[in-house]
Amino acid sequence: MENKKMFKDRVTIYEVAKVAGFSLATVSRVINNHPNVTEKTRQAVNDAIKRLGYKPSALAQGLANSRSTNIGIMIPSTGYSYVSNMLDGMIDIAKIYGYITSIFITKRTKEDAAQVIESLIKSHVDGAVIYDDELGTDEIRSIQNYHVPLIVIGHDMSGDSLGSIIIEYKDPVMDVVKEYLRHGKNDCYILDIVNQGKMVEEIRDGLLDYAEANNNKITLLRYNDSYGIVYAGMKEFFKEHRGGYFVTPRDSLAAAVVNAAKESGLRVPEDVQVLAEIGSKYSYIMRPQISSFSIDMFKVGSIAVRILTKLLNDSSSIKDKTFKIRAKYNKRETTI
Amino acid sequence: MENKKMFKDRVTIYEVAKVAGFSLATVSRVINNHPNVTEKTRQAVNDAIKRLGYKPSALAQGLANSRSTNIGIMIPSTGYSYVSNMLDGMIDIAKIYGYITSIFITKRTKEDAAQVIESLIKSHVDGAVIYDDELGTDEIRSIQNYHVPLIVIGHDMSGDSLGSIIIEYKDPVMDVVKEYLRHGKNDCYILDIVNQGKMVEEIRDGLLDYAEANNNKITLLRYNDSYGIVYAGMKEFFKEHRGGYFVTPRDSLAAAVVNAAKESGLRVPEDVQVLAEIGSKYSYIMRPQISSFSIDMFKVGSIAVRILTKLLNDSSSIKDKTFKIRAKYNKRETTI
DNA sequence: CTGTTAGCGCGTTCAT
DNA sequence: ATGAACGCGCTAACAG
Repeated sequence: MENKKMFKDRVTIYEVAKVAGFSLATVSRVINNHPNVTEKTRQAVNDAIKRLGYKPSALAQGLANSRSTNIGIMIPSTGYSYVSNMLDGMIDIAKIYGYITSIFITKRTKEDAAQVIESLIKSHVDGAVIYDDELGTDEIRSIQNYHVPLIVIGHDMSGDSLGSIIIEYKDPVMDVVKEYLRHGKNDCYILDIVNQGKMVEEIRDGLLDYAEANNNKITLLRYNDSYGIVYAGMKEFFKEHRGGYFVTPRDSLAAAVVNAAKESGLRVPEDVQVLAEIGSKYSYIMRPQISSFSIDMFKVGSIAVRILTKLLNDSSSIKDKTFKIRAKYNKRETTI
Repeated sequence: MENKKMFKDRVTIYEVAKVAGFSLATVSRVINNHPNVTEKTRQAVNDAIKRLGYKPSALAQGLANSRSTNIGIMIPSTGYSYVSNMLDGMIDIAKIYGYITSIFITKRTKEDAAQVIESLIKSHVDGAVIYDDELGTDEIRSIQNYHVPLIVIGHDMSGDSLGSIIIEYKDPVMDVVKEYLRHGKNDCYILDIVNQGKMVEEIRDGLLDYAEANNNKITLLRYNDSYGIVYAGMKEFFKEHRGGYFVTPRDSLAAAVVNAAKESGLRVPEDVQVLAEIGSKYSYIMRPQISSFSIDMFKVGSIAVRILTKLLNDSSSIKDKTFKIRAKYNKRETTI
């Protein structure tokens, strides 16, 4: 009948004070390692704390000093390994600096973005890092209205308490493809996978523009984002077309092309060449190994959070709130 | 000089009340959709809220109702896709139920575990789900002392506000290996990778026991957890040994064995057979495709959170706080 | 239907 | 060195 208050039993600073025989102010002092506390009383208080199993409430602490020691992380919901690598890097560093990380997943719709931002603000994070291809700069600015220091990954933005990490992917990829195209080739195919985000789309558009300007022909192959679908589609494709130069967003999709090609009696890379924009473990585990680009996303994540913590503390002494990192090309066995 | 208070400008419920011309109690009512508010005043208040861009502070709300609408997620730091799949599942469902998710990463040491539990408690989460092979039941009980409802994944525990998800992996794997062993085979090798967690170790020990009891011989091959290391090691291994039945923890490691075997002039599965305990995308992308076991970890994650939210609300009307899920065997091309 | 008031748990002056 | 009192932003009785 009275099971409503049954859980109301968090040990508070008051009880510690009572047990220790001091006022809560003193307890607060020892918790926060303030000076002006006798070693003796410090002992007594620590004793009581241990005995009661007292843990200060981050909620109350946060309310009292307007700092939640919480940072928000906004990322899209995708099982891609590069995203989770980045996430790992962020959480790792955040932990080192004493921050809890709250994750905010964004679907790829505007309505959802608004809702996520809403809960980001409400959650009272001290700062946030955003990796979301789909988010517009206006949305990001809107977060800034609430004075939440931000690190944006992938957008080239800057501002008062706004840092950014720029990932140079487009140029390296385009360079390699252009090199192929330059000999007047017309058998270049881009796997135009739905919902891969702005970065991949920009590469596609850049390549298309280049081809038009240089009288090359590039064909788009539209598929949903699934190994199985691409694999089946390419098997079909290779019944008609017996070669080509294929550019795919990620290497697992490149693997689909490679497998389909080989099982259609084609040789890789002699007949069909395959280039993956975003490489991961698949690239070197597959046979033949896949030529691809890569970036240490764990590092990107950790740098993002490191800059953010600087913004949160000595926001003045920051040399550079912007960091650039360039994709590295790993030529392997699927291209000549 | 006065840049200390520069950020003290969060719009509060007081200002909304003032602007709207009502008391803060009324504002609170419309925020929480309480009845007993004239449609007219509700409009006025909502107006003010919109105009000021007011977002209630989850911190203050949490403090006031002793509910943070935050759930903690404890997972080990590994880039394994099955962990991040599970994480995705958890975050997804949490979001649907209106919970923010705070991630707590555990290294594989006891000291770290204590520290993580510490910050879990401090962070004032309403509940938590734990997936950590390394954590002992005593540690988990210690969390319960703070009345934090818990879902444990992988341990078979139960208690007042403690649910669990049991992953049946050991038996299915052992069944398959035993089937191989039964014909008196003595060329079975287990890749004994460091730090794979209790589950994998239990399978190893179970197999070892079985072999001893049945006069089979099983050889342990100890490697660090890296595709490259295992690949190199197996290349060396196959110079001496020209066959065998290999059991690996994960399929990317199985791929290492397969690659090494084939590049040593051995046939898979005729000469060397490979079985991966934990399968992922690699299993069907690789050629030959890898025989492995799998579990829908996204589902595991979502079920975990779903049960947790039930625990948090109508903790009485719960049919079952335990859920079992069994690994499925996918026989593919690396075993006969 | 709306306003007043007392906490939620803790940090922080300001006295002592 | 220590304590009293107020404030952080909001919710929940209790009045009116």
